[in-house]
Amino acid sequence: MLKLTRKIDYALVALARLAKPDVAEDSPLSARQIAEDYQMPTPLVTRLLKDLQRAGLVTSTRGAHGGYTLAMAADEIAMTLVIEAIEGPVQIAACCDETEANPCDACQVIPRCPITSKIKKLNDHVVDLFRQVTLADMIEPEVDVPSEAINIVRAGAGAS
Amino acid sequence: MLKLTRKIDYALVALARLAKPDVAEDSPLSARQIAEDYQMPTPLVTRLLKDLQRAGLVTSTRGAHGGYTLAMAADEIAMTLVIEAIEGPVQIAACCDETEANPCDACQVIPRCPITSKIKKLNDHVVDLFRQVTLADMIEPEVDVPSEAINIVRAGAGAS
DNA sequence: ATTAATAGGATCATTTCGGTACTATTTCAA
DNA sequence: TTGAAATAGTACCGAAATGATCCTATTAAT
Repeated sequence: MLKLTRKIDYALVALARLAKPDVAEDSPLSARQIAEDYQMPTPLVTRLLKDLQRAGLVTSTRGAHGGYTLAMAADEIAMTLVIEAIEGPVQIAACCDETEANPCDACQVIPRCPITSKIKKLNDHVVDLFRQVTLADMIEPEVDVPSEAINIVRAGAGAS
Repeated sequence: MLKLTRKIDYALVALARLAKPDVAEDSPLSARQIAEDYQMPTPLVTRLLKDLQRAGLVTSTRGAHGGYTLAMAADEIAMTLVIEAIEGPVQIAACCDETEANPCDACQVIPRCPITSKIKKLNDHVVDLFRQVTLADMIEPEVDVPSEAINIVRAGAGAS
C-alpha cells in the first residue's frame, strides 16, 4: 500500500526529539525517556535507535547518564537514510532491486513484465523526493509556509 | 515499507495489456486471457479487474466473447486512480486520513505527535507525483528518453 | 559494588496480503 | 432451448511481514 510503517513513524518522532535543544553531546537522552515522552513502546524505540546507531545517524553512550544524540545536523538526515537504516533500500517494487544483475529477471512474479523499466524510473522519483526531505523539515516550527526544500519539490511536481 | 503491493503490479500489467491496439470497444479481452499472457493468477486478476470496473477505469462485457476494455484514454488513467481503485486513498501514514476532522487526533498511536502536519505535507507530494504518472507512461515504447511527464517531475524533484 | 543505561538476540502475536474456491448471473451460439 | 463462456460476488485459507515483548550481557558513572 505505499505506506510508511509505524516503525518509521516512531523513528522520525524519536529523531525529532533528539533534535530538540535540550539534547547535546554532553547530555544525551535515554531511549526510555524518548519512549515515555510520546507514549511509544520502550523496547521498540530501543531497537529502532540501535538500528539508527548502526547506520550512523545517532551516537550512543552506554552506562549511567548515557543515551543517544544526533550524529549529524538535522538537515543532513534525509528520510531515505532513516528508511534505509530501519527497513533497507527504498524500493516500491521488487523489480527496483539494484543488486540484481538483470532487473527484468528480478521480476520473477510476472514473466515478460512489460512495465519493469517504467516502475524503476518511478522508483527513482520517489527516492529523489524522500532524499529532499530531511529531519530539519520535520522539526521546523508550525507555520503555513512550507520549507525551502518542500517548496522546490512541490513546484516541480505540480508543474505540467 | 513504502512499497507497491503485488496487486497494484498485477493491475498495472493488466491495464497495460488492455491498452494494446488489439483490444477495442467491440473486441474486449477476457480476464483469463490477460492472466495467461503474463502468467498471473486468474482469480486474482478477475478480482482486480472487477475493482477497476467499479472505479470506472475499465468497462466490462458479460457473456460469451465478453471481457474488459479501457474506459478512458491511457493518459487519463493516473496511478493514483489505480491505487485508489484497489486499495483506497494514497496515504503514507494514518495521520494523512482526510476524512478525520482533526488530523492530529487521527494519530492515535503517538500522542502529541510533533510531525503529523509535516507528514501530511509529504503525503501531498507523493500524491502529486503519482497523479503525474499515467498508464500512458507505463506503456510507451522502450526508449532512453523518459516521457514528458516524467521529465517534468524529475526536473522538479532533482533541483536544489 | 550498585545502578542505569545500551547491545544483542530470541521469540511471540497479530494483522495484512496473496491466493483459492465456490456459486450466481449474463450473453452468445449451436 | 440448451450449453458454454464469461463476469459478479462472496467467503475463506495460508503465509509472510509487522508490531511488540522478554531476557541476558556489557558498559559506565556514582
